[in-house]
This record gives sequence, C-alpha cells and structure tokens, in this order.
Amino acid sequence: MEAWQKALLAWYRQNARPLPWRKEKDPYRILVSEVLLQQTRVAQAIPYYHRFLARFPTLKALREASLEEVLRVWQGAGYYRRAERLHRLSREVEALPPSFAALQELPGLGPYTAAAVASVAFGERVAAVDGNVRRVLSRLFALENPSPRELFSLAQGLLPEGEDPGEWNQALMELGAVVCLPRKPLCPACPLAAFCRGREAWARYPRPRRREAPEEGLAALVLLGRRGVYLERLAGRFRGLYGVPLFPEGELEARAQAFGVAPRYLAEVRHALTHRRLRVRVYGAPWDGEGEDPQAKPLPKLMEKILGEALPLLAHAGVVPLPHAEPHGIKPR
DNA sequence: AAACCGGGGAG
DNA sequence: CTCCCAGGTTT
Repeated sequence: MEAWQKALLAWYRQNARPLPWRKEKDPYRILVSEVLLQQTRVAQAIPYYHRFLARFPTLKALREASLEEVLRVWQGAGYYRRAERLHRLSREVEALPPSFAALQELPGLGPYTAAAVASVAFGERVAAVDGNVRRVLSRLFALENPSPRELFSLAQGLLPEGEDPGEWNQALMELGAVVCLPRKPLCPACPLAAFCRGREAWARYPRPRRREAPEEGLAALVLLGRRGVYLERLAGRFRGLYGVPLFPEGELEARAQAFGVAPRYLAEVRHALTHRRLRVRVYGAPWDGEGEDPQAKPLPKLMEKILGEALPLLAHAGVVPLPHAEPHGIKPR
C-alpha cells in the first residue's frame, strides 16, 4: 500500500461522518441507502432512509407492499423510478445476490450501486465510482475528462491489498464529499494534498459538464368536485404518482371541453427538473364530479405547488370547501 | 452519445 | 440565478 493510500485511510478513520448506514451490515439496508443516495445529497437522503426502513424493514416487507404504498413513503425524494425499481427488485429475488456481477443485473442497480453494495455489504473487492470518486481521482491524477471505463479501471487498480474494500470506497467518497469539493476544494485540509497532481489547477479536473435546461410551457387543470379534486394516475413524468391533469399549454381548450368545464386562470407555478424548467399556468373550475382528497395519494412536489396555489383561490371563490385545504402546501414533510 | 428522470442546498 | 449531488435506463 502506498503512502497516499495509508494517508487516506487514516484520515477517513478519524473523520468519517457518523452516517446512519455506516453502522449497518444488512445488505438490504445498505441497498436502500445506496439507492436513496443516487444523485441525492446525504442530508436529503437521511430522513427518507429512516422512514423507508421503518415502514419496510426487510426485503420481504417491501415485497408484500403495494407499489403505491412504496411511492407514498418515497414521496418528496424525487426520481420516483428508483422506488418503482426497488419494489420490482424485491419481487425478483428472494435475497440479494452477494456478487457485483449479479447485483448489477437487478433493476435500478448500475455499476456504482452494485459495486457499493458488493463492497460494503459483502466485502467484494470492487471499486465504486460515483461523482465524488470521479472528481477526487480526476484531480489526484490530473485527468480532464476521463471516461467511465477509464475511471473504473483506474479505481479498481487503486484498491489497496488487505484492506476492507467497502471502507476504501467510502473513504474516497467521503473525501470528495467533505474536502475535495466541486467548486471550493479545501486543499489545505486534504490528506492527499502532497500527492495531488491536479491541485494547482483543480478547476480543470474534471472538466465541468455543460447542461442547459430549456423552459417548457404547461397548463394544469384543477377540477373541484363534490368531495375533492379530480386526480389521475400520472404517466411518463412522475409515473405512478397522482396529480391533476397536466399538459401542453395549447391543449387547454380541448381538455376543458372534454371535462365540460369553463376554467379560469388562477396562478403560475415554476418547477425545476434536471433537464427542464417547467412553467405551469394553473387553471381551475368547479366540476360536476366527485373528486378525492389529495393528501391520500402520493403526489410529486410539483402537484403540491399547484394545489397549494389553486385550492385557496378556488375555495375563496366560494366554489366548494375542501376538507383540510391549507393555504400553502398540501402536506409538508 | 444524448435524453430523460426530482428535489433541494450552497454559492 | 447556477451548479450539482454517494446514477440508472432508454433510445
């Protein structure tokens, strides 16, 4: 083991944050943490980790739940396909397979998550390369734009002999999360500063990725019936969750006609996704139907915003009072 | 290779 | 406002 590897492990053993999954050994619990952490900050994932495991403590408990129950617990965490795939996984296997190769075949597990579970839960000697590791290794070796294959190969060769591969992987990630920050690396505090080839020009490693998020104009139709709001099961975006009809702005007239209503404009709501900026014009109308209580269904944040704007206005218009309609937000948490 | 998929915190 | 996070799947 080289000097920098010893330095990193020593640093990690002194500085590892006491994250809730770090004291777990149950592969299922490790898996849940890793899936929740996909493209999600630690601080955001922690409450969902506790909530999810309290409700679904084992793979069996998850398997016996309905997808809608699972989505209700996942509500607010984003990337809802993760929950769908985790649920599907629970029905595809009796127990988690203890190898990187087999794990990667499961729904929702790509190279990173499979490697993380294999190394942390099963001790397999395989490198887990996430965004942190990509950044740390790019800077350490001054790589401007390494490919995923190149990074995995590099990281695989760096796994120290005779050490816990799960601990090693987490040490690299921890360094990226706490010290080797994207826009403000704390080089003076870094245990690898003396070994880092990219330190002087850290901003070049890795080269920042371009992304543009074009704006998309949509309309939402809030129909207030006798017992609540008209909700439908969403498809495509937010698949599996519920919400009011959401469609391209140009379709408003046709949609209103299909429901036999004359909607009026209520508000505008903005919502950012990774690759789109949504601008939603919210329309509402009294509706000759039943409707239901939105709090009983899993809703994406966008729908909470829409209802939070629309319901007070519709209620104020004296249309139909909705049970427990709050002035802002439907169900914080 | 590029598009798609949420939400939130930091700067 | 922009950036990006313990990514994966689909086309």
